[in-house]
Amino acid sequence: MAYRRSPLMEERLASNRERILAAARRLVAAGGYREAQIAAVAAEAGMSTGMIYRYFRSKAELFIEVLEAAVGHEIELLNAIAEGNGTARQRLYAAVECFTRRALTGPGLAYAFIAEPAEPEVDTARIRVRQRLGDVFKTILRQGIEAGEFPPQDLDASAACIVGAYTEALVGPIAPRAERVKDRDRLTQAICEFCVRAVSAGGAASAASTPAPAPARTRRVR
Amino acid sequence: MAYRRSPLMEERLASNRERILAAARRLVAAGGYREAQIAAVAAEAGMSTGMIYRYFRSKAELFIEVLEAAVGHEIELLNAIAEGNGTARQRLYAAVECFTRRALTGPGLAYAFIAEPAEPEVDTARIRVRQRLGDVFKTILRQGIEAGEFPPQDLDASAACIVGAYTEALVGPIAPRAERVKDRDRLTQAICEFCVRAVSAGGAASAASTPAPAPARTRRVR
DNA sequence: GCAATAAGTGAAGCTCAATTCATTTCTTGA
DNA sequence: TCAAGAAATGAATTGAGCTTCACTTATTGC
Repeated sequence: MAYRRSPLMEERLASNRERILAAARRLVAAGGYREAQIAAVAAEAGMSTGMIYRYFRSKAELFIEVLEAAVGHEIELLNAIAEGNGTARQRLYAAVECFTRRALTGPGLAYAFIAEPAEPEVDTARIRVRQRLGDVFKTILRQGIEAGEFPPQDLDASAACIVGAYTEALVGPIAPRAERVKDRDRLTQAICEFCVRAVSAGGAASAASTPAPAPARTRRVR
Repeated sequence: MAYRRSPLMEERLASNRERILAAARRLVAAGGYREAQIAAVAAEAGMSTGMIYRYFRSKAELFIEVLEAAVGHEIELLNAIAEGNGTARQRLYAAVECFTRRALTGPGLAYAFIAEPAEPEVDTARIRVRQRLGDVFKTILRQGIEAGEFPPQDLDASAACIVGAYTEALVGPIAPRAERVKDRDRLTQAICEFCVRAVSAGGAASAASTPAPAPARTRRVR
């Protein structure tokens, strides 16, 4: 026999893998999934297209890994907040703020990913990942309800609504306009307050606690 | 000369156009944008692929029209509610309920569209359309704030958050599970209550009205 | 330096769908 | 019934990327 991977080589291989992941992440951050073709990733990483396939079985597999790493990191941060101290309300505010602020600031962030179309496999991964984001909020909500800070509510629904709310506000029609720091702060604050109010007891106990008000229906909706 | 469109012919042409739109809508409702290739639309409409291009310049143009028609219809319904009577709170509840219920029930609905990936042009159209959905809620919110029912808040952000919240709750990980009518009702109610609470004054005036609590941060978030 | 084996290359191949267009079929008015 | 023109057809073309693979270059142990 005349070849066995030296530790040095081993290292180089690992670093290649990292370079590919980093290049892919950079491209997605810069131009979205659509811009991140294999050829482009290869160019960005300074290697050939064939090389990519030595490290990843397919494009989908590569991007699922990028997605999970990026969101995994966010989730760690959120979990640290969820498990920190303060009231549930404060932790919820802080968690939404953390995600929002990072999404508006950082370039390498998950949010482009969380909202952007891709092929079926990546899409599936995105749903999973959003669910994991929701789980963090479920934890906070559960504690808040137990502590009597929040009224009883459907945890799954509320968590999904929170994730949906800030995602839409971030990637939707508003965000692009919010370029100045001042605007970003205002937007962040608005989103956080929305989310905190959304899970807290309403002021006047009217429609919010009425099961089926169905009041304003001027004509029958077919 | 030996050919001029008879009224009958004119009618047939128009009906062809409708058939194409209807077929496209059905396919999207059934299997999402991805399943709705031109060949499939043609088959569903009972005509050849070439025919489609006699009526629509491109696939994108066809689907933008489908999207705008579908959402346009929803917006009409929402507007009727927004302009109806009842408190702002009641109308908001009713509007969210209307959209949610229809999305969970109807097969021909916009929501598959509101969340699904497509080519860039359709994507752009989707953002516009979401904005128009948000506008309906902005109207209700503005009136509610003027009437003192809701606390002052960023209209754009709140509207976007509402749209995001129910969309996520509908297309996200929850919806597929909510198949029984009972579940659907419960989900609808949870979403509506979330949205109403979200724009209403919070019970205890703590974090929700504190500008920057930043309390639960256990360690510096890099 | 050399044989053995692995890493790396990138042009060619393949797949999938949108789009086109030469051909066929239908409509119209005389 | 016929000629002129429009509508309809669907097989062939095109284009965009992902993926492969025959080949080149590098590394390792002797």
